[in-house]
Amino acid sequence: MATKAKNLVIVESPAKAKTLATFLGDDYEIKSSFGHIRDLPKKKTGVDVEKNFEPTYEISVGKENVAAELRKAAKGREVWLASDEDREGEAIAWHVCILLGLDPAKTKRIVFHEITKSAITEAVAKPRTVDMKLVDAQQARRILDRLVGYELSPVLWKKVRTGLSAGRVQSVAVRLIVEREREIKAFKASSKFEIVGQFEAKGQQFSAKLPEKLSDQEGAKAWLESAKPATYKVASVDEKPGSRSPGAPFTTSALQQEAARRLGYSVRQTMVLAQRLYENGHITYMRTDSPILSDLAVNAAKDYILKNFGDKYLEARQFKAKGSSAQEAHEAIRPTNLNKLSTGDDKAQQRLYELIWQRTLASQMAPASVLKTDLKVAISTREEQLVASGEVLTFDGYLRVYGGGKDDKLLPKVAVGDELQLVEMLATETYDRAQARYSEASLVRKLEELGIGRPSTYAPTIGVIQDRGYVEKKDVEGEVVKTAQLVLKGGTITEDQLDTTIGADRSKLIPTDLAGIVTDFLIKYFPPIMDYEFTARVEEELDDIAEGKLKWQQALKEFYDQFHPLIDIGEKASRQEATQARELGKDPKTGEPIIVRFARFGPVLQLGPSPDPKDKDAPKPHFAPMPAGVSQDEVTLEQALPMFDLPRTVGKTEDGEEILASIGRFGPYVQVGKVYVSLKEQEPLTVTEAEARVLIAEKKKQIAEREIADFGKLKVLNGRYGPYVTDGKKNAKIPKDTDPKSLDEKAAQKLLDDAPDKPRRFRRRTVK
DNA sequence: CAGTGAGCGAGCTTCCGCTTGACTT
Repeated sequence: MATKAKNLVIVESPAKAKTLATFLGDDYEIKSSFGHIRDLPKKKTGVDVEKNFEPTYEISVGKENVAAELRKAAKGREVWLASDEDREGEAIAWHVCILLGLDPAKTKRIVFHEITKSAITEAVAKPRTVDMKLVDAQQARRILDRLVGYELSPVLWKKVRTGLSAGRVQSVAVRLIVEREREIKAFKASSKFEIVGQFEAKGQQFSAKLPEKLSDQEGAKAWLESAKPATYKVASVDEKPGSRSPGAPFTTSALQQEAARRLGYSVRQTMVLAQRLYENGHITYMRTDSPILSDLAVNAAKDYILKNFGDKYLEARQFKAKGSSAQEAHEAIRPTNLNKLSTGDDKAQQRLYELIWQRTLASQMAPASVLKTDLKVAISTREEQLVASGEVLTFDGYLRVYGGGKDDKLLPKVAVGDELQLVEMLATETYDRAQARYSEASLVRKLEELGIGRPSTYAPTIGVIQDRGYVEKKDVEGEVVKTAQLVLKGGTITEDQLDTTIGADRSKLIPTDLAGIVTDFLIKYFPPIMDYEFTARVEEELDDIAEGKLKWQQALKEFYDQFHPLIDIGEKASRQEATQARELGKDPKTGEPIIVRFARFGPVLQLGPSPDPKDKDAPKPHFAPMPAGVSQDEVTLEQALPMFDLPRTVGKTEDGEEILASIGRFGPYVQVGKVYVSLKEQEPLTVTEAEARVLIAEKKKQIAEREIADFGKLKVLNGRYGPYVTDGKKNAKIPKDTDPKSLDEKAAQKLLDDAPDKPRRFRRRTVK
């Protein structure tokens, strides 16, 4: 064992500690703080607003061991604080000082942006001390977020539903999604007719279209009629060169977008894979807002490009960070060794690594050159001209490594005045598209653009807004519409009907009714928090604090004096208003009002007024489920009335048992005794006895096949993941080497006892 | 991702930003 090192260097990440150890000698021991080690308490606000916003910090939950280790390692050592050079990193350095009982004004603080021998020796040669102004900016940020989150959320618990949350970042993220969905709903898809001519020249076919679409079918037909006797000539041919440049090296959000687009990874998946690559030393740090490459990396890219592609392909350049909120404590995400073309523990990691490799190398390569051709076609019977455009890649440049370029679109080599043969002329009805819904990755891009959130929080934020029930990631079916197509061919016009799907969407973020209700409530009562510019203004103030132009307590006071009175006002709002209770009309039978409102489990229909809680004898209202696929703000009296007939008696089974149909938490179903079958094709109000009998019989057959053994309370069943034991509450998997049929009750019980108690879910749902 | 089908009465819930962890579905 070597003698105890004289110095202790503390960094944020254990992977960084490992790399650093290879550069610093035996005089230095390197330890990691694993990010923040102290924070405001979890159970209470921990900020004394009366006492100038004095915070109370505690060792973060789960960090007790880290804190103890750091204390032990620091004894009798010179401590060097080497956390990241940004607001959070500076605060970590300060918290470490406090934890270790060191004086922040005297303890050595060093920073480096890249882990190289020279960067490290340079840093060690001239240490500074903790910058308290930067620390104060972090404290202001932390306390503001705490006050907003912990004062706002309880208002939602009282007014809308328990367990909800609101915050500077998540509430704006939800707002973006809610507003986009409303724009899409309000969008009226209108159709127009697009004219496209298919021509032939020099043995090659190409298409040319009319720049202006026609507004209706009559117009389209008249247009084609007028083109019947026409001849076609080349009116002009324009060739001009163009170029396309490579994108910047990856920041976190750019990596998330490209991995989603090219590899189909979720934002979370991308981060997990990148983390592994980072821990194994294959890539630089994956949470960064900077597209800047170190000199080392630029030189490595230059060498690689020269050696493998030649100097025609080289164009070294540096990119600038987008947005003013970038802190640039790290460099761009890049391979640590560009000569390694592929690496990673599995296929998924390899594909992500290769994407990063390609993007990094491409960023230092020459633009691609293209030759664009614009060809105009004159029509003898009309004034307008049809337009065709071609594009041919003349030099691949960076596209050689970072593909995704368009395919060449070739036009025949024709000259002005050349005759063109019409193959056919199409007039096709097309629909305008509404704005695109947000995907995980495009939401991250929007948040980054607004300066809201940080690289380390993008993925978790997307998780939180789903966990809270504000947003669901799903496919949208779209609707099939009939579109018309007119075809002029061989001098005659024919009419076709095509089936076209419009409004379909895959794997997009869709807001729930809850999201709309919470967003409307927050916008009405807490407009500053929901303002897209809010974070930008906060950032400016934090910069002022960091530069010593503003005291952090002063900044917080100004914010809080404006914010806190809003809480008092919001508290006075009625639940009726907050949950957007709405009277749809009166029940024709009883004359009682029918109300839709947002209850504990979502939107619900109510017949009769809510009773006064003090009046114990008041009649209770009737409740009914919402019709499937209808949202709270759309539902009508006509849709609501039949729902009160649920559960409906459909008929009887062959054995005389009653069949019921209704809508539950998981959608429409039919039921006989304890057997439930979800309805997919039919509706609970119209499903027939015969249909229900078939469904029930199928389900019963499935249940019978599912049952391997029945010990009364314990059952051995065949599930989708193989055989398992259940007591109705808890399930236990049966090991592969055990024949499920051979289990007796005792063995089954043992399996169940041995199984872990709570099936730990990665992501918890708020719905209990 | 196994089955599930209620309707504001306990307890508790919540923020954003740093960092990884442990094994279960």
